[in-house]
Amino acid sequence: MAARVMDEEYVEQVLALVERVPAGRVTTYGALADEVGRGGPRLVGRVMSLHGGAVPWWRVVRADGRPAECHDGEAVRRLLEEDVPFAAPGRVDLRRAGWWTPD
DNA sequence: CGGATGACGACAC
DNA sequence: GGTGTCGCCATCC
Repeated sequence: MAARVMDEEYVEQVLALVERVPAGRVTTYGALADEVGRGGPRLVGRVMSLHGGAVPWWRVVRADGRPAECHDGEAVRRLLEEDVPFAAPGRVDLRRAGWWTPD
C-alpha cells in the first residue's frame, strides 16, 4: 500500500493550497498541480473529488475560468457571494480573480 | 497487461 | 470565441 502517488502527503499539499486561497480569489487545477510540482491537473481533480468537501472547492476552477461541471451552479453561487469577478455568466475572470496572478 | 474513465489542459480549425 | 481532438496521470475493469 501507499505505493500510489495519491499519498496523503500529496492530498494534504493540494488541500493546503486551496485553503490558502482567500475569499474573492480563485485558482485552477493546473496551477495547483504546478505549485505542488507533482502529478497533473487530473490528479488535483481526483483529490478534489475525494477530499474536496474539506476545503473551499468552489475556489478551484478550470483553466478557462469555468467551475467544475459537477456543481457549477453551486460554485457560481458561492463565488458570487464572495465578490469574485466574472468575465461572463458562469465564467470567472481569471485575469483578476486568479490568485497566483500578480495584481 | 490493455482499454476505458475522470471535479483537466493545450492546441487546431 | 466556441467546438473538436489529442495528451497527461493515475485508477478501475
